[in-house]
Amino acid sequence: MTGHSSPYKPHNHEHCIKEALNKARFLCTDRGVRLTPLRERVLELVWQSHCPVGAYEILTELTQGASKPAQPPTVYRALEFLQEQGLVHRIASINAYIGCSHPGTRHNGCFLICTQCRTTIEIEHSNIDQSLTSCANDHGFTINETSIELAGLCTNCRVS
Amino acid sequence: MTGHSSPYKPHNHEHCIKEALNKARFLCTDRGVRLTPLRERVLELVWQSHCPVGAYEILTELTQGASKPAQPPTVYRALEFLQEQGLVHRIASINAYIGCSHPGTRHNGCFLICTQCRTTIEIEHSNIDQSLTSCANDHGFTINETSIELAGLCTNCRVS
DNA sequence: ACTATATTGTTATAATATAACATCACTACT
DNA sequence: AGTAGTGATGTTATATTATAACAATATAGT
Repeated sequence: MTGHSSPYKPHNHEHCIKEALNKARFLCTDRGVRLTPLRERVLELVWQSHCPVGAYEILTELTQGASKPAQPPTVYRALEFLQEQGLVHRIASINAYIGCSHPGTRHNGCFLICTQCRTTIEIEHSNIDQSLTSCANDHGFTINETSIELAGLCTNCRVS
Repeated sequence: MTGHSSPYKPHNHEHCIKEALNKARFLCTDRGVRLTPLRERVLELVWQSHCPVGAYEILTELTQGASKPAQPPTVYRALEFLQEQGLVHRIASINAYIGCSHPGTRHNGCFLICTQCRTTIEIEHSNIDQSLTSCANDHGFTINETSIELAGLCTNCRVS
């Protein structure tokens, strides 16, 4: 029941969050790593929307309702874990983090970032990957990690 | 006389620098923008090698031999100008800057960043661009800027 | 020469991220 | 159950990257 509705259309976002958390729990159990309450909470906060969020935004939200303010390492460590598990991606061009929309396989993603509404989607890119690998090979280069971030206007924000 | 020898092979790097500066002077004159001594100096420092350099490295080098230490805005403003003119690219994934290897046309580049020796080359990517544009179009997305950064091992550093 | 604009200098601070060590919690072993 | 070892989190401090805001200077066009 993976109802992948488009982030660009109105949808029951609670469902996105729940699905992301469920997948995360399953994957972590499967891998024998610990999705602690803190890590799960951070993942939930990352999934609050389909827009990348900054580490310090997460920090602020984490602090809401807590007796003491959370500290940066708390968030960064959780994000590091989530990235290692392929549950969250970092968007380097805007120093922000976004939930992975198809976790389960380790990958780096290719992101379409709307500069107006900030909605960001992760797209499949087998042919992009092929082009990249082939170009890299032409230069004797072996790719380990990719950062592919495309900024522009999403289908809602571009004036037709 | 554009002798584009590979950054991976031994080469007369002074020539790279000179060529970059000459092209920059030409382009700026042509466009009626001012490549001031400061901006030229920063461009020269960026071109010290084929590795991306951090803004604060440039700052340090700029300070060498100066009576007073240069300040961050000095460097960032010069870099901003150089980026606007397509003479320098920012590598977001490592917060660093590199000279554009084929200035003259505005573009965003596609970078192969060696994680071992840090040598970074900018590759042509018409087919990558095509793949990206096509993928983006499938989602109704209009690309304005791209950030394509591939980390891995260059031909010299990969063990064969 | 005079004015408008662009550039650079200067001071301060914002925003992002990590180092280092202390404490706590869980796991596995006996 | 007790305990050592590891992993996770708390805490304090600081590093790194980048920009805001305003002052001073230089340049170009009239």
